[in-house]
Amino acid sequence: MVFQYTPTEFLNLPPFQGNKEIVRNYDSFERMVHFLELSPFITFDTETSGTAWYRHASICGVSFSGILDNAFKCFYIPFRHKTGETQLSFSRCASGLKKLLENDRLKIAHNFKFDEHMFRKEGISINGPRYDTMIAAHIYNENVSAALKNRAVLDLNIKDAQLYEQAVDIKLKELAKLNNMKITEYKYQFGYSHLPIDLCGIYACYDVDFTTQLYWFYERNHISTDYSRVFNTEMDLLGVLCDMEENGMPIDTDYLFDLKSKLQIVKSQVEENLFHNMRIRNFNIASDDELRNFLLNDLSLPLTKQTKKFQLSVDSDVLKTFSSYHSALSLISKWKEADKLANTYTDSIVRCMDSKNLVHCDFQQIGTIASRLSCRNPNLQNQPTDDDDRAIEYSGVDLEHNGIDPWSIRRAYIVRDKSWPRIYWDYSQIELRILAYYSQDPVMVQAYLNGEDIHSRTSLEVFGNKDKAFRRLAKVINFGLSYGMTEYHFAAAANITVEEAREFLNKFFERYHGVKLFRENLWEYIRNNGGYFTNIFGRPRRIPNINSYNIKDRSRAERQSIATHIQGSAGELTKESLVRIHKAIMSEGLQGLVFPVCTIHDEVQYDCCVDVLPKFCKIVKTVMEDYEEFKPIPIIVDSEYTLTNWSEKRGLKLAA
DNA sequence: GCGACAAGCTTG
DNA sequence: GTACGAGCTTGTCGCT
Repeated sequence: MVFQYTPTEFLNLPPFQGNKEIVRNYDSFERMVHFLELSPFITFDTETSGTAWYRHASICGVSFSGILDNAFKCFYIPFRHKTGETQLSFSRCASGLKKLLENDRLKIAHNFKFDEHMFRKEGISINGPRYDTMIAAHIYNENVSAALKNRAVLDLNIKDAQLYEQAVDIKLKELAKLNNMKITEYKYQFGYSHLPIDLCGIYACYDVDFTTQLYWFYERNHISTDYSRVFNTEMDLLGVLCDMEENGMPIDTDYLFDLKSKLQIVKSQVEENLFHNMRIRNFNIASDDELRNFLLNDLSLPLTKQTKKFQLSVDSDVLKTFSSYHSALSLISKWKEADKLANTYTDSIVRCMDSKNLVHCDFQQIGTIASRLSCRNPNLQNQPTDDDDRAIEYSGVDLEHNGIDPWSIRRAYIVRDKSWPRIYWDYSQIELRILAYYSQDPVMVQAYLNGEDIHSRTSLEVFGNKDKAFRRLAKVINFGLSYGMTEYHFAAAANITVEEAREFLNKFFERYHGVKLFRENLWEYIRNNGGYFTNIFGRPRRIPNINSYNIKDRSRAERQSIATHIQGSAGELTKESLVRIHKAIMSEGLQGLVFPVCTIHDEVQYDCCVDVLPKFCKIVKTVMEDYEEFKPIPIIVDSEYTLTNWSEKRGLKLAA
């Protein structure tokens, strides 16, 4: 490894203020511990050798800040910089670090969950109330990035807050180049561990400085009190997600590798068919440019659908539309389907694993503007569902009758142990129930009180008929309600004219007048309230475009407000339930017998020791359904389980 | 060779 | 004028 470091790099940066110190020996470390021990809060940040805490990445240094006698100080302790510089031993400092982090005082961090993972890896737990300034930033304004330096500029008005980060970035690019690595690869492998201590130390000190100042700023703006319900849920959820990510999801790697080669063979066969048997000119099917060229020039298809940038679209919808024109089109569809699965859902999942075949996703509490969770590395929230048509073609029966999808991805998501079933609880039609609550529409409320099939009821109300075809249309409308549906989309989805669509929707809003009023009243309220509103949990959302003079922008803002209100409430419900379940696990003594493993918007997944299964199931169902605030609408969860894998989950019935 | 963007696909 | 919210992948294009 090659290193280069010239102190002159700092010449153009702001001076290293007197309240910041790089801790270079054990005496200084003890003085720091003594100072921070008496601070009413402790702000911390870890610098690491990468972000993959579940693999090689570990702490190379820690920064702290706190106050004593009105003095605000920041410290950086270097432990494992691979620069040859003298530094402190982590194990020798561990008891001092524990003294600071395991006490009951307030802990503050920006992106708390990451640092908590890093400390847990070192055997240090973090106690006391948590305050994550990144989450507070998102509550303060969900429409701009919550990155630390970005908020130091925007919210604290520190104009040069980005300078040290820029200096670090320049250094990292230099180091990557010296080591002949791409910057992304370098950052993954080494993180900040090769940064000279002076540079990393001043950078890290400013990070805890900004973080503490953001804490003061958001508290001056009453974030944790004005939004106490969502704020407290988020702070509790942070620890639950930490557990969930640490537990990880076991993967059947052999299955995925087999599936990948099976899909590659299918792709080769399709290519052979197209370019050899059918004598079609060879082209790259994955290139939309080349595919468009083929459809237009070789097959002379009259393409009309356009992309956002006014190109002719060649998506799966177009291929399906023209499939009767030429037999090549269905083959191309099949190739694209196999290609998608092979590239996105087989070995790319395996690449995210640790040494024990577990994937540890990153659940993002600030990943969405509507306050749902997002998930990445890998994203477990968009794993393909098994396909009925493929199941019938392969096994002769559909999925409901235990047919098998030969290209199933979910089959790879296996249980941890045969005596530890995985349980899935999902809220039944939660968004429509929430709409029924907000609108108090009498027809909808009554349908839920009666336990009716809501799509059939809509079908009957709008079309005067609840046969299969009409129920399907009703379902399109019902789902569309959560998105602020347009008549154009309904027309396209139902394959009817825009006039017919408008007529049906008018009929719908006539029958469900409460829903119509709810939408209009919500828009009017937001308009008169400067684009700001909150949902039943007190979650804020700002949509300034609701007052735009541009009809397109305003209509979009109206759709967004409906969607945020409904989806956001459902998301909040699931998050609050995750916290409630965690608290119940603690109070019922189920620690170690139950593990959270995943959550997908309106669903939670736990691994549960079979011995405590009935008890745990009863607890979960009770706490998930116990939301009095939605009265009279009943909140219902469905339970499923598997003893093998995700693909084979089945309805769960327990004796009363 | 890299970053940014567009398109397309997968979920709830 | 063909919905709401996400994440991931490939191809393309312009820049260094």
